Amino acid sequence: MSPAQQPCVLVVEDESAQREVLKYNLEAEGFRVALAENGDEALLMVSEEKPDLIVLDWMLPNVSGIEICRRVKANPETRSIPIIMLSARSEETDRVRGLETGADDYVVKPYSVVELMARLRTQLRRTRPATMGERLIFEDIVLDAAEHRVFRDGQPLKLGPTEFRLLSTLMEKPGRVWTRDQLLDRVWGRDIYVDTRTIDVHVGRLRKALMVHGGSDPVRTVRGTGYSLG
Amino acid sequence: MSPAQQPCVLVVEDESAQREVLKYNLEAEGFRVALAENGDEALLMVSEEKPDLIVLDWMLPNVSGIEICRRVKANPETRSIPIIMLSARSEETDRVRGLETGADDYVVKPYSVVELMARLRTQLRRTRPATMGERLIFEDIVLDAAEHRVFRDGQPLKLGPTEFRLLSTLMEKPGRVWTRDQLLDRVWGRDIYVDTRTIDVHVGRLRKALMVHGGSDPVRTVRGTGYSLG
DNA sequence: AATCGGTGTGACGATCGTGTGACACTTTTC
DNA sequence: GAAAAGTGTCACACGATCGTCACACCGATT
Repeated sequence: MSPAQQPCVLVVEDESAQREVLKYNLEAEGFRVALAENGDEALLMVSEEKPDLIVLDWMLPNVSGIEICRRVKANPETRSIPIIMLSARSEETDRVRGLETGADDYVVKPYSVVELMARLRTQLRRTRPATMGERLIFEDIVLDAAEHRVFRDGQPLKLGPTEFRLLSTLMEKPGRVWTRDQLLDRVWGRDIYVDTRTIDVHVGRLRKALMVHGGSDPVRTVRGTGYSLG
Repeated sequence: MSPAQQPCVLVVEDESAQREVLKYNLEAEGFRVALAENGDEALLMVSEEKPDLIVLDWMLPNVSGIEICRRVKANPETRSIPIIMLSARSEETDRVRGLETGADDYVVKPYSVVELMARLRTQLRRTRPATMGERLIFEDIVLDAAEHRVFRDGQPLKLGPTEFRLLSTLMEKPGRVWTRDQLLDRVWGRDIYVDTRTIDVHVGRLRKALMVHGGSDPVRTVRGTGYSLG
């Protein structure tokens, strides 16, 4: 979880408008964003995506924000993930309770986006001293997220949008095996229904694009499961 | 109306009510505002946001305002940023001490908003045209923000206001890909609703304007995402 | 009133990207 | 070995996206 190159922020918020605002701003700041709209989804995403930071709404249907916070902090594997609580309440008691359950910071709605980003960076800096690199590197492949560019051995490559997102996901955690379902989530989107075979085609296209100037195939097929880089 | 070249003011204040007041007034005056509520955040924001001016509260938890002032003025890279100190104390000794540490001006609380804004503008006028080089350069394109003019290969170009802001945004970070939403924010303004397709038209006009005297197209279309320079 | 520069919008054609099915091929299972 | 399951690759048709044009609108200027 630490060798990840691009910071991933999990936003847990039940109100869709709020979610979109956060997503937009976070992406504009160069973060990768995962969304969850209730407690169950949140816990699932935490174990699946291993985000670098969680922005957590206090009020949630079913499992409350506090409960999620407690569980994340109770699990040794996720304990170190910083949590920023969002709350409409400004009562001091709530703030204390929020921090008591293990939240690392506490922001009151309506919040200033600038302020939230600053606190977010502060938390990330605590756990991720490495530069928030928009640049992913695997062997001789360099992917610049901000510039939407990919080089191999110094030579620029031409990728379509989907191929770019696919490579971007694979490079995020080199060596990690991604199932087809996970790739569908990441590259295509949660609610899009597409045949999983489509992935194979795009992996093929990505491979071809990566090897136009020669070089070996960096994509590994894991039979029965999915794909990984290296 | 949030133009690209808006001056950015960093407000360092630990009391949230005061922060909001300043933020509100500064934004109403057309400034971009960054907030920090303690010394550490402040120093972080200074290096990250490179504000054009700092409004600094005297009393801060942990690192005091004076200390921040001293550090900003000690760093050659940030030395030229004007600092306006806010303080509840009116003692002459404090004023002297404040100015001694390098603050450019000193305002006593409770202050008049009008007065503060006036002093702020004075400071900005003093440093802006000189220091902050409002001259953006990309390859053979030169954009002079102060003169509101654009040259390519030494020849002056005729751009409309929107095209100018668009180019100005693109030149701010050459190579970076701007999504249409981001461009709408920077060039048109957060609350204005215009069709995203409108951007395409203006990009087209900008391209034509940039190529009237020949030369290649410096604007890169990133399909599915947006545009970038180079 | 008339003109003019600047702007937003709809329409249209052209291009690019994408999903799917079919088929060959490889690997596993029986 | 044969069957089954998983994967690589190809061509094609559909849809999304983009560049461009013409036109209407609006405010400023004369």
